[in-house]
Amino acid sequence: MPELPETETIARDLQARVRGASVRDVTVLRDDVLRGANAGELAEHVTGCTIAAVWRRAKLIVLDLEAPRASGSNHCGHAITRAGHIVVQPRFTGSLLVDDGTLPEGLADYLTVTFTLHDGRALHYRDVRRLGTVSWMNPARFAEYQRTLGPEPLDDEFTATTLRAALGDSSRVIKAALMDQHRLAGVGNIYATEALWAAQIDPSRETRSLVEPEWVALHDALRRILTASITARGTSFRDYRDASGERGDFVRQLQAYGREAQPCARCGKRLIATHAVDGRNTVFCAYCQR
DNA sequence: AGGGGAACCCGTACGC
DNA sequence: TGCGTACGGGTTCCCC
Repeated sequence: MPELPETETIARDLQARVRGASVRDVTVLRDDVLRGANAGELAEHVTGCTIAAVWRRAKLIVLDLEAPRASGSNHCGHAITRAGHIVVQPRFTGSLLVDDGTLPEGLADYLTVTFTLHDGRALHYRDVRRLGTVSWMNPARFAEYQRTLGPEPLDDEFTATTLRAALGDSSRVIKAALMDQHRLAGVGNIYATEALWAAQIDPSRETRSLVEPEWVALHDALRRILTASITARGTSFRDYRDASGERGDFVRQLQAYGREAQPCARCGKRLIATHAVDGRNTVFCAYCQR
């Protein structure tokens, strides 16, 4: 389940490996993952374009595409450049894989969209359950979409005050507010669970009940955990794979997520799993998270 | 406006 | 064993 650290890992890999490449061909095997363009329109938009950059926003992988040369001019004589973004949302089982002939076996099935590059390599979007999406957005649409997303927790300007401003007035439980992409970008079930454990905050607390030291602790926990997970190349709990098909290592540093019934590393009491907090699987220590 | 619930999709787990 | 069914999980969209 790619959240911020996993998506960041994929985006950095792709930036290193396919930036500057151009798209020779697009093959759509499963068109139900497409948004914003059908198969023909997608091919029309991206064929011949250069991948100018690959980066992350929230849990999205964004490919900036540019036409290398003006493909025409409008009535004022200005060059018309095709430009836009492929925005990939892997959700649970989606992965973006660079295929240069060394891709691990077993990742060749469940391919949905393949971008063949000018040098013969391929960029695949693979998705077993196909709940993930591949969107085409023109610059205006992408800007509009970005405005609906909350702040990035690893930005330099993201302080405890920013966090409180983003979430603080909500009447929902704190765990649900943390995972609301419109309020805060990039945090899902794994990192919300981990940050609340680290900050010793009960996931079922009403968001607006948090006091200043708790906002500071939660902010510090979020940044520390997200950063450490990026260093470990993310958490591979079930399906997540990076752009080379490899797993991430952060699963070994998880303190709460996936550790139900095991002892709390802080107080030794048994960690509890429940669906009662926000309808999602939540693991926490009922003894030392208050 | 903010929040709840259904829909999307299919491998996996479980019951008969 | 084989079949049928319930479930999960993030986001979007609809509705209250």
